Amino acid sequence: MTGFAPIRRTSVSAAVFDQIAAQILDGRLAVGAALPPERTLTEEFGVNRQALREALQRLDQLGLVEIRHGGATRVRDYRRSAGLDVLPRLFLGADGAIDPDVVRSVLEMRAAIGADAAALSADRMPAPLVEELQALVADLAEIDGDDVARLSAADIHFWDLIVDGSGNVCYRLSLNALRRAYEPVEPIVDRLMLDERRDVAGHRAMIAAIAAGDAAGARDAAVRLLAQGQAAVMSHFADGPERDTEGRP
Amino acid sequence: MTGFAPIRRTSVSAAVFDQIAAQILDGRLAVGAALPPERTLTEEFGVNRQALREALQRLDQLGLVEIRHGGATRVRDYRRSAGLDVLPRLFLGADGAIDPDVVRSVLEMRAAIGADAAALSADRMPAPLVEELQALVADLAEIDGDDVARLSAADIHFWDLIVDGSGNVCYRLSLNALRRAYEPVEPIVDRLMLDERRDVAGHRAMIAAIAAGDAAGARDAAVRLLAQGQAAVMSHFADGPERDTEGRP
DNA sequence: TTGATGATTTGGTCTGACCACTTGACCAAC
DNA sequence: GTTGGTCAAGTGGTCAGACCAAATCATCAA
Repeated sequence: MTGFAPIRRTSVSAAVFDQIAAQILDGRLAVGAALPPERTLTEEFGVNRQALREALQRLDQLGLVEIRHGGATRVRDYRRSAGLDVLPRLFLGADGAIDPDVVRSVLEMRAAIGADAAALSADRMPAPLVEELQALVADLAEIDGDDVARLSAADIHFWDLIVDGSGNVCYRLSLNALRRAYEPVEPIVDRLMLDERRDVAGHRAMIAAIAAGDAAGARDAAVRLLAQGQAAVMSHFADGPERDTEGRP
Repeated sequence: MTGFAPIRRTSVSAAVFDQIAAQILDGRLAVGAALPPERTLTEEFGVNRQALREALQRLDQLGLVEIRHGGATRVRDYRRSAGLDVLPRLFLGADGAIDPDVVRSVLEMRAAIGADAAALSADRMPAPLVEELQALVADLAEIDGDDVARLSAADIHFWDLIVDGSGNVCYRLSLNALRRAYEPVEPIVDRLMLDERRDVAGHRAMIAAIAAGDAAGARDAAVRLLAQGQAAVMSHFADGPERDTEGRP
């Protein structure tokens, strides 16, 4: 905790990608519109065609544009063609403010998947994972209630075990995507989630139900646990947009 | 309906992408392993470096490899780094058989998200969408029960409206990803889902609850509706792997 | 042991050329 | 008027070879 942050190296093609993606996601580039030819974009950005093409390939991979050999590259409707991977770029609107609707969406999905994963874990989680889970919560009780970093790490570990134990690869991949979506607002969220993460009793209840093979009980416990952070974060973002991503005031 | 299918043109970079992705997803390339240098891969594949790099960029975008300037390109643990976008490539294992675990996972997630989206729609869906939904189900009753294509189209439209009405962008994007996952097994699934899709009463019950603002009722109706296809598909894949992706036997 | 140095390896960018596909205008045959 | 053929222009796809920039590692000095 030195207060330093990793240097952000940004390659040329990544910079091009960012600019085009931003224009598509905030609507400056309309759906169906044709991008200028590659050779023209090359001049506009002042980059090489190879770097430009790498950016376009990534945009295509993400579902933001459609590249057609011989035809124009067109903007797709990301709401119909993109996957969860675009989420991190949806948090911040054109004005740099955090979009509360996106925050709410992420929290709702977190709750839905977390609850179902907990229920499935009650049926399927192998014994070794259950033991690891119990050990983890024993450690959780020892963590200083203000140690944001350790609580965050424990939380990540906890849900990794739950999702792995559910045996559902979709939930596993969704969790990855949702976590990457958090990143832009991580400092705020880590603070707001404190109460949920240090709720030892809530975690214990969930594990007990899972260990007992009680799917309904595990689901209820998960719902209660996840509702805490959801309420805390939503009450924070409901009032108005948020720009601060730094430490406490 | 002439029975013809579009010609599948495949670019060089896409072919390279497919080969590497397949090796990573079925474990032939171990997690953490370093890929050969680009110039070496260039020779192995017999392609140009630009084409190769475009493929690597897409793999990086997907979370399958990590590219580091100056260092080696390494295989990442897709179960921790990838999003739902890899799903279509997970259906088929190395031997070409469909993985029942992946099928089950997709169906479970479909049920979880579908149910929650229905519940949210009961609270949030704007009136025009509700009307469109009612009109859609009226049409559904007119469709020939054996018209697979029209029933499939109606089903897509139906859930598009539900998810749009839920106002949850995560669900919207997840639905896109899940649908793309279906594609490799679409012919089979379309047949197995017939009973669910032509269950007019089930659809009506769900819409009625949504129109009445009854979130719990909408959730229950959605659960019942989605359980039908889930049961049908799982009973088909539970017995053994499936290779046939063509028409009925 | 520690830290600095420099050669080597590897990914990143650039230039310019040519290939392959799509599009649209135009024309010929029916 | 419709159909199909032809051609030129526009656009994405691939190729070749060169050089730049970051990471790595062996080496050596303090």
